[in-house]
Amino acid sequence: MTISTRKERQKEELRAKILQTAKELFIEHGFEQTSIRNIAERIEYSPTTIYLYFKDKDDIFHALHLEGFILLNQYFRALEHVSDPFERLKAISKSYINFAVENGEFYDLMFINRSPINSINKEDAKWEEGKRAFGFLTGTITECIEKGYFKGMNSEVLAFTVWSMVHGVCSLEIRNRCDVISEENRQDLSDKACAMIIEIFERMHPKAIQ
Amino acid sequence: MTISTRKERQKEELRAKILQTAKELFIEHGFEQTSIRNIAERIEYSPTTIYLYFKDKDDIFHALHLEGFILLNQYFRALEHVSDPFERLKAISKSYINFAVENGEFYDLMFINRSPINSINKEDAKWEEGKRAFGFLTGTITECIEKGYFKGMNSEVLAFTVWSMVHGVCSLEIRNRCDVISEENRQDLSDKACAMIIEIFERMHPKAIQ
DNA sequence: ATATTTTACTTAACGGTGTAAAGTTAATTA
DNA sequence: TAATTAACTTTACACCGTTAAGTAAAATAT
Repeated sequence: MTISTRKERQKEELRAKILQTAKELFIEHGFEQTSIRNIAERIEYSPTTIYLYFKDKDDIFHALHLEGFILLNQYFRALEHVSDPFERLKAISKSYINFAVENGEFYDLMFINRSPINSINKEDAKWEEGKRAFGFLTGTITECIEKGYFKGMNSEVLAFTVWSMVHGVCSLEIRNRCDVISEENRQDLSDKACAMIIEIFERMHPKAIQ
Repeated sequence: MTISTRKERQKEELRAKILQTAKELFIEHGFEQTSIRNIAERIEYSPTTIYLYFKDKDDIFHALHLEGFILLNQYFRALEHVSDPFERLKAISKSYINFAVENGEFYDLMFINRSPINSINKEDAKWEEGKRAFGFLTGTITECIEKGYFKGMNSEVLAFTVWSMVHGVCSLEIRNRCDVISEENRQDLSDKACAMIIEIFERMHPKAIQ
């Protein structure tokens, strides 16, 4: 019994080590430079050993993808105590962009890169953490609507649109499409866009304008 | 004279053929499946011949990237006659999303894929068409502000934010991140989000609300 | 008219990728 | 003690982008 549990533990440890190494390479050098062979070399196993622990490369990045969503939900959990839904909505927007700025490679993997999505379609993988994050936004917007904000709007479509707004900012930054912006505004562009998005929220309910 | 001009013409023709073939493969099978070797096979030349016409793979996709921007500007040119800037802004948003839906692979190349950007940084390539497209948006927003819309906002930052909004919608769709949305709303999600964005514009200036 | 150079292209090769099949060695079970 | 299983490696396949060296024909120079 103790031997077989030790073996199981060791298997689990190697799996974790592969994932940890993939994560390191990935954060240091990005997705493209993280190859099965690179990972294998760093953990001092042959490349094919990795296939005993993960179905394929997409499977590895799907696991990291999940880690990313768990991390994002940690960012969000800190906002659960914000009782006013409109304030929470603004806080979510800021926090989302912060997450992207602070975890660029993760963000790319979660919302831009195609690799982890291949894996989801393959093996109907649990997408729970992703739904939780989006649910937090949708729920907040539903509460906003109940309080009289965004009158008559569909909460899910609005949630998607709000997500699109912040995702747009993050992905244009991460994928380097901001060269058209003047040098002056390119400095801290994400922050400026974030402030602009919040300003848009505020202007949408007329009574809030002083 | 006639011989050398013919030769020049033939060189130009082969360059165009490479580009045309790359475009076909790229639209049919996407970026990943479009390799130098695939292109070469289809035009019945050796792979290395392509390097006599293009610096590298990024260079080919940078050329297609430019084609994409020319096409986008054609979409936009049709809106130049819309005299009211606020109407034009709404039309630009619709048109931008239409462009993305109708030219998915091009859109991906222009605003998501990293390949063409590598090439821009390498050889400070002319980015004129990209600037023209963004300039059209910025100009329209500047006119809006002059007419009393979006009072007190910075036109360039607002232009970037509007771009982020529509880009967010398009890129989440193209990169398949919309599974979290309920089946009901996932149908024509881009259209719904586009309508929502326009609704947001309208709610931003209080007097327009009936 | 012959020799040289240039042009346009190809062959071969390097170093990299993901991944599958077959082989090996040691531990476990029969 | 023999058969089986587990864990891992070696080898190999089919790709990829790209470079260096080679070739044959055309253009130019002598």
